[in-house]
Amino acid sequence: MSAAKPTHDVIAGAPAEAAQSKRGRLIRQEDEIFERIQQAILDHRLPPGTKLKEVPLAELFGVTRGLLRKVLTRLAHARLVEQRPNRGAMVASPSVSESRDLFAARRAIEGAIVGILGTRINATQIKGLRRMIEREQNAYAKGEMRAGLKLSIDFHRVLAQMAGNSVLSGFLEELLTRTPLVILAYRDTRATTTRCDCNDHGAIIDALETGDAEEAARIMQEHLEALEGQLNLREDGSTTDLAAVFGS
Amino acid sequence: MSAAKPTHDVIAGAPAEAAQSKRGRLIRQEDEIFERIQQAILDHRLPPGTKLKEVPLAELFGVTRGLLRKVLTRLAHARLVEQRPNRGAMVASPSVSESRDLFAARRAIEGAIVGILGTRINATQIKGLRRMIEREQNAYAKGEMRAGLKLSIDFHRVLAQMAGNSVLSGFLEELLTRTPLVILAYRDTRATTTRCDCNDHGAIIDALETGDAEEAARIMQEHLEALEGQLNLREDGSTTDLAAVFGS
DNA sequence: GCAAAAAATATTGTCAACAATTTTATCCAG
DNA sequence: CTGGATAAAATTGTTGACAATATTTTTTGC
Repeated sequence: MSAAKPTHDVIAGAPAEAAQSKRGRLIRQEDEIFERIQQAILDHRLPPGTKLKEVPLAELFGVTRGLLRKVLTRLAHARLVEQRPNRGAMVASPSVSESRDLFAARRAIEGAIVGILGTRINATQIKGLRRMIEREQNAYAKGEMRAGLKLSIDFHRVLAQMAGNSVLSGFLEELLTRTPLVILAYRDTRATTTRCDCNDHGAIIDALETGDAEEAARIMQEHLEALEGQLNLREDGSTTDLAAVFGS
Repeated sequence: MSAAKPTHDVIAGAPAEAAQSKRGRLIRQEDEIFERIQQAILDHRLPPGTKLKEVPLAELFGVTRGLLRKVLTRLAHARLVEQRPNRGAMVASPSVSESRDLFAARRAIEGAIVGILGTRINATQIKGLRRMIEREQNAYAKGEMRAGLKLSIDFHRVLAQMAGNSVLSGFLEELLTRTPLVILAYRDTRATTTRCDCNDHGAIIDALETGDAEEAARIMQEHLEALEGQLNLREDGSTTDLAAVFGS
């Protein structure tokens, strides 16, 4: 069974609670399923291309097919899932150009976020961010990759929230969730790890502390370029040269 | 009837074609309804707060309630519509802080777009943009406000497409559609018109033509600040001081 | 045995009836 | 009249049965 239905094992965690009141809690249930699938993607547990069948997933979460269907539609709108008519939903597989665009968009948005923060961040916030980086480094040092990854993403997310622009942080939230799909699809097989450089995070805070927003934005953009550089985004799948793949 | 069901008259245009093939065209039908409502918002025909009842709208478009419901959900995800449980959908009413964030996000994203364009725009594209500006000016000169407005939005949209970043242009698409809602909600009652300054558009192209991406981005940001400045975004509805409103 | 056709199965898409909730209208006491 | 309870209507939310399509398996002709 474990081998036959891998998707079931992958999207693990506590079972979705049955609705208590007859209505009203149900939208929370919908949100919970959405977030659990989203979290599975963030945790690199759901690779691109994974088929998401309605009946098995609905049974797994203990909801009707109609509700699950709604969740899939929402995930599709967030571009975490691709829905093709009559052929169901699968975890999105970003193309090379999409992936490049995604990183360029992150540079633009996170650059702006850091620029905003340069003028409004306070000592308490800086202290909190430093604590986060410390925990992140500890996690990686202890080999707890999943925890480190989560903290690393949280660093970017918290920066956005501190900037106080709900529109930009909403956009970034989407991009942060899509990033793992890009990494899984295009990670360089030779590289041991594909993740944020903690030192960059520290350097960004250093720049923010001195009030140098320009410098902080510059480091953030270089930081994202470094992450993108760890990937193999050279050629698109559609243009793969089969002759080259099989020698001669 | 016209007075009793204003929403029906507002979302006008050709009736939705009945599906020809049994399936497949149906998703196009869904898209068509989505776009018609979106267009109505872009044209300032659907003001914030307008109630969108499912049965009347479904009949208007000649589709089932279930299909229309799906469209409303999609519109809600694009933040053009607000859905509250058991209370239906209405055209979104952006708050003051949301509106400010929206403009700040536009400055960040369109600044980045123009920055990208500075390095890759060609003579043909510049020629096309100049033609657009000319038509825009003509429309406003002739008093054809709706046509001018459309061309003005198209200018920003086309710039984004020329930059060739699908993620950024997708985000901007959402922001462009939400902008009319902000304008309708917060336009200064004393102002005669609330719209883009065509001259700014021309100045942006001038800067792009000389290859000065920095300057073009600066003008774009000032351009958006000027548009935001035409609005009355001083206080939030939730903090409206009733005592001040009624004198003493 | 193999490829194409056909049947069987599995999966997604749609709809109409029903349930739950909110909104509006009615009624009645004070 | 007014305010509040009650009933009626309108509106949204859900579900399960069925239709349409895609996928897999079996059959058939060579």
